[in-house]
Amino acid sequence: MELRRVASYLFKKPPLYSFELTIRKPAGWPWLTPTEIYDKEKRAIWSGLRLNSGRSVGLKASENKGKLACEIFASSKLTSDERADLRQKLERALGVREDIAGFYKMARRDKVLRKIIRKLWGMREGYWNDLFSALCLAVLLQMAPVKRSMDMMAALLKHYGERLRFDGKTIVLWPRAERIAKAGVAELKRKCNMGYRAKNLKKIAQQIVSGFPTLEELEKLPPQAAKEKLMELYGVGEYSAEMVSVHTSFPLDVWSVQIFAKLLGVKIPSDRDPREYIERVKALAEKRWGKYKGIALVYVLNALPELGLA
DNA sequence: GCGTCCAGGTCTACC
DNA sequence: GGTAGACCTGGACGC
Repeated sequence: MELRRVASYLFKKPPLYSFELTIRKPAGWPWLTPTEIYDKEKRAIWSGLRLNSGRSVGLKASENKGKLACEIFASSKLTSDERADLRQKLERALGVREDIAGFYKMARRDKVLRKIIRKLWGMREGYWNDLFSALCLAVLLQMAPVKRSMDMMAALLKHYGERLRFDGKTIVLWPRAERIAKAGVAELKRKCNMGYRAKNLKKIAQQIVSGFPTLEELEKLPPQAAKEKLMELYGVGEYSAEMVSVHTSFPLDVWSVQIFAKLLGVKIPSDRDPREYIERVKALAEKRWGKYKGIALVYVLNALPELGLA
């Protein structure tokens, strides 16, 4: 069924804001779902969101004359609760309330960051909107080369994703937890080549379905409590919990710890496991970038060629 | 062609 | 509480 336009939101473009860099980051990771469609000429993106009510909506976001316009497509009119939820999710996804001025003030004095902020001028983090979607990505990134992670994601969306047709486009959202909770582990493994991750993702889905805080509820908890709550999910360790959390964090894996070790002057001998250095590198990042460490991580990982680390 | 290693983690058994 | 080993799969590499 083709969804129809049911609402629109207009946000004033804040100072120091790049729409394109926020929704299409140079490193290539998707904004909300891997299947979203971007039209560079029209400065518009077709994507989608899942509301806390359980309803999914199509989203066309575009930039025009100093405004950020969001058109919403759904099967029927939104309730007032859904409209309020949506406004919050759009603000979060577009990063319009992020403290970028404070970050730039600090970055101008930082030897590493000052090299890259000009290139990425106005890029915002743009947080997750849906917990299970973020967890799907986190699980599929575990212990696999990037190509394999991408293949697993494509298969998961193809077989279990939620298809939305609107405004002449079709996009696919990450699967609903309910759908994965009901799927068989063998079937998940076979269709998506997920290996041992199939069992983990199904268990996570079952835990979510049986009652788990939303991202908004996790945001209200202290950062450490939110992280511990996420780590109650089977197959979610420290790295995945930090990656998914909406609190400022600095998730390092075996790949990124090597990048930040180089930038922060930590030598990792070739005969040592880089994972052993994660805590040390995290502590250095905390000391150096403090409350801006999360956005610093996003900037660095989107500027590896400029830093000579690609 | 075949065997081995290991990758953008996490859990569990064992000490 | 600390840590080695197992977990899926497939590409890279050595032989």
